[in-house]
Amino acid sequence: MTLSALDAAPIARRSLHDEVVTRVRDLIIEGALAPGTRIHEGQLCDKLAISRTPLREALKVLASEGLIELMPNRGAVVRKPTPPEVLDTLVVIGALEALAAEYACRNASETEIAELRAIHRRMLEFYARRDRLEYFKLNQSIHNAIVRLSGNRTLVATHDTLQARIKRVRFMGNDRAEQWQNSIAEHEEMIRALEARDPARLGAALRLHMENAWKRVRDAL
Amino acid sequence: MTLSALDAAPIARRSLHDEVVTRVRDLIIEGALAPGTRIHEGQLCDKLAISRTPLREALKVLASEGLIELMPNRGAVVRKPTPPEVLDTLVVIGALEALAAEYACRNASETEIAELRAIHRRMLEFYARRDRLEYFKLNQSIHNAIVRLSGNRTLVATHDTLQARIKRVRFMGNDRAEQWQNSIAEHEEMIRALEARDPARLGAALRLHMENAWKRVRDAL
DNA sequence: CTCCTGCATTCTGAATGCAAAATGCTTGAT
DNA sequence: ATCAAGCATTTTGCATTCAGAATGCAGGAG
Repeated sequence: MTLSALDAAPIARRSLHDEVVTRVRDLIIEGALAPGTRIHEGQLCDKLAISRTPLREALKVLASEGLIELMPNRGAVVRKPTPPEVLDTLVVIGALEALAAEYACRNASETEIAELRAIHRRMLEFYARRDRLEYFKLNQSIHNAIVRLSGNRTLVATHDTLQARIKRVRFMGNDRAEQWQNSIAEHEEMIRALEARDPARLGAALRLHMENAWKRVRDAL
Repeated sequence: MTLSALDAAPIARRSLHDEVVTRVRDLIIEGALAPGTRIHEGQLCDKLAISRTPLREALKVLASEGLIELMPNRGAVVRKPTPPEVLDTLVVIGALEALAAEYACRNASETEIAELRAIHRRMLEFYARRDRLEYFKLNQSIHNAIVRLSGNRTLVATHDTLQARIKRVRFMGNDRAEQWQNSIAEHEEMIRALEARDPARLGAALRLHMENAWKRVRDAL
């Protein structure tokens, strides 16, 4: 057996700071580190069992992602998006998803669209059970899936970054029952538009969904 | 004299890593650090007269901006965007500028629009003198100005990041005379559309401009 | 009693040190 | 002569250390 024959995947070696970035990012998105929380380097280092160097590297990255704010000589604070900032971000996300919609309608395979419909159905189940967290996750994953169907990696990355910034706020805002129901109706329309491969209709649905997302979130701020 | 009376501006204290980020970013965008260049930490530290810690922090940030690539245990390399990546980025930038156009047409004051027209005129002067670098800078600043007129800070930041990634490539691509001329015609149309406050027309002009930017750049890759 | 000043403590920013990984060179075997 | 293995050097990754800034507290003046 030749060596070139076996296709051994390269051993994934994640550097510490990279691991820390994702870990802390998740802590922020999940809300374990709430907005406004002061991040003590020493404490976090102890919890993660690492030295300050990789943590500080990670904090710089998270700051450039807009998740935390660095105050010179005074440490880092988990960023709490202001209402206009949330609106601005939603507007951009809406435009990005509308762009993705055009490409998705063109590029997506029937299988991929079917998978989206499947996610939607699973989401409805969680809605029936009033499982807000799982519902929310699937909700987000539908939007992500549409963006991924565009096949545009830059678009995906940009969308992910922006979404991360306001994920928490959106989750908090989605707590009233009728809002929840409206959101589902909008999703239904999105899927239909995609199944019809009608980019204008899908784009419109996505933009409307974003506008309504703002209305739903606004009050919670 | 009371203390509250004098309005002393707070002393701007930039941390070292922050300074380094902008410095190295500029080096990359200006081309002093060409794509593919291996970044030796030691050498760069000597040049900037700093220790490795702030430089390494800066490199992490630049990697998250997509300007360099970190290879675990093997250092950093200035990223050279692949052709599909450039196209993807241009597509997203086009969508963002089209979005900005809508808001700019609504929000921009007459003064601001006049300033844009002034930049355009200055750009034409550099064109007449065949000063490619200064022409290019003003060209970019028109796009930036339109995006800023949207009043959407998230949009501005996102646009800036994406633009930085392909600035160099775009500059390199804009070297043939007829391309140059076409680009100017498209800019003329953009300004007219803004003066007419016609978002659809401006958006279309921007998208067309991006499509053509791709055609102009494509051959240079 | 209140408020300001000065000092001790704590925390951040940056430099240095150390271990592990990668690179390059030399040497030796075929 | 060619190629590979082993060693020396370089470079990266992370921990530790040191210096400077901010915070909090105590003591003293008004």
